[in-house]
This record gives sequence, structure tokens and C-alpha cells, in this order.
Amino acid sequence: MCLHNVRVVDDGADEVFRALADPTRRTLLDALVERDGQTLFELCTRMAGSGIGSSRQAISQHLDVLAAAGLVRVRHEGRYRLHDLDTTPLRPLRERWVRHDDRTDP
Amino acid sequence: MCLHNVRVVDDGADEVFRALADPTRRTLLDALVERDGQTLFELCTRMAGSGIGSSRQAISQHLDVLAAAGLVRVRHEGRYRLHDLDTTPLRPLRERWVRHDDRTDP
DNA sequence: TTGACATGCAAGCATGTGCTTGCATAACGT
DNA sequence: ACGTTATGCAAGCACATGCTTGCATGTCAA
Repeated sequence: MCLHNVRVVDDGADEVFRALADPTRRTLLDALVERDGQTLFELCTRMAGSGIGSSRQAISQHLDVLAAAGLVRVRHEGRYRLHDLDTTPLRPLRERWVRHDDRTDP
Repeated sequence: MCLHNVRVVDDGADEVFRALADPTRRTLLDALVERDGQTLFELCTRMAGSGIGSSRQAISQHLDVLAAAGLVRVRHEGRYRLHDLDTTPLRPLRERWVRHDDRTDP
């Protein structure tokens, strides 16, 4: 719990935090939390509807970053690339920086 | 809950996420979660002990970013600059991207 | 007051990052 | 087979970012 194993704690979380640093990627996670198995084109359409004017390639690269962080699982079905959300990398993130006084509500 | 108010949800959270994107800043939060009121020099010493070889100016700038995100409150006492942790901006962050199946343990 | 200590401020630099551009690949329908 | 649809790949560019450098400011002890 001391500061010596900070790097151990942070190890692996770096990719997750950096993946969450972009608003477009966060919006992609918002879209994926509603329904799994969405296509790249499907996500592009939703992004365009959310006021995010990113191109297909840009969104594809964002999804690659999310996949590298373990937040999105990619599976292929025919010519479609389907994306599933995986929130398990977020769990240690939620438990971090929790003060003793505001752990859980009584 | 639809995708239309995504920007509203994300509004204000952008600075927080970008502040958390840096490993040095996360380590600073780790140091501050243990004790409030730590000095810049004190934090520099702890960072050096954690294998982070950042200069004083670098750490000062990191603390500025954390303060701009609302994660750190800065107060002055004499010639010392004391830092307090504020975890309230993290609360909406923890509740985001929570699946219906893993809300809270039974 | 003087010197040491703790911090503030700003410009410059090297790297990282998001995005675009252009073309290649692969699967599906007809 | 052929064209369309959905996606993959890679180079290049504009900008953001973290860090350094150098000096200025302010506070405290003697």
C-alpha cells in the first residue's frame, strides 16, 4: 500500500487510461455499452449522429486502441467486424483513489 | 440514456480523463490519497523514490493539470504550496460504462 | 538585511497522437 | 465473373504534450 509498488499497480492500466483519454473513444464505449456486436459502419453512423465528424479510418483506429487496451473485443463474421465491450479492465480503475471516508454508501 | 446526450455526459469529464492519462499524474494521485497537504518538494521526493525521475518543474506542471481537472486543490501556506486530493470528479467516472449484469455484487 | 529555501513563470524542443489520403484486400449478391 | 460493400493497411501531416532550461519572485531564519 506504500508508494513502492505504484508501478506494479499502474502496470497494464496505462493503456486503459490512455485509451480513455480521447472523447471519441469514450463515446464509442458509450455506444457499445448499450449493445454488443456492432459493426464498424454501424458505429460510424452513430458517431456521425452524435456530432462526432470522424471518418471511418479514424474510428477504426480508435477501436484498435480500445482493443489494444482490452476494452473492446473484436470478432469477425463474414465481411463484418463486430465489436464487443469488455469492462473488466475498468474494475481496478474504479477501486483506485478511493478515500477511506467515501468507500461505499452506508 | 440514448446516444444524443453523450456530449453532455462527457462534458467536463474530458479534463479529468486527460489528466489521468499520464502515469506520473496517476502516481501523484496515489501519493495524495494517503495524506493531504503534501508539499511540492515532498511530492518530488516521493516521486523520485518511486522510480519517476521527473524534475520539480515537470511535477509542478503535472499538479497544475490535476488542479485544472479539479482532482487536486492547491492552497498556500507561507512559502509552501500544499496539495489536497479531491476525488469527487472521479465519481461519475466510476458509474460510467457499467453493464447491467455487473452493477453491484449480490 | 542577507542568504538560503520553496516556488512561479515562460519560451523552446522532441516526441506522441489523431487524422487524413490513397490504395489494397476480402466477402457478398446478381 | 463482376461490381458493390465492408474493411485493412501504411505513409504523411498538423497539432498537442511532456519536459527542459533559465531566470524571476517570494518567504523564512540568522
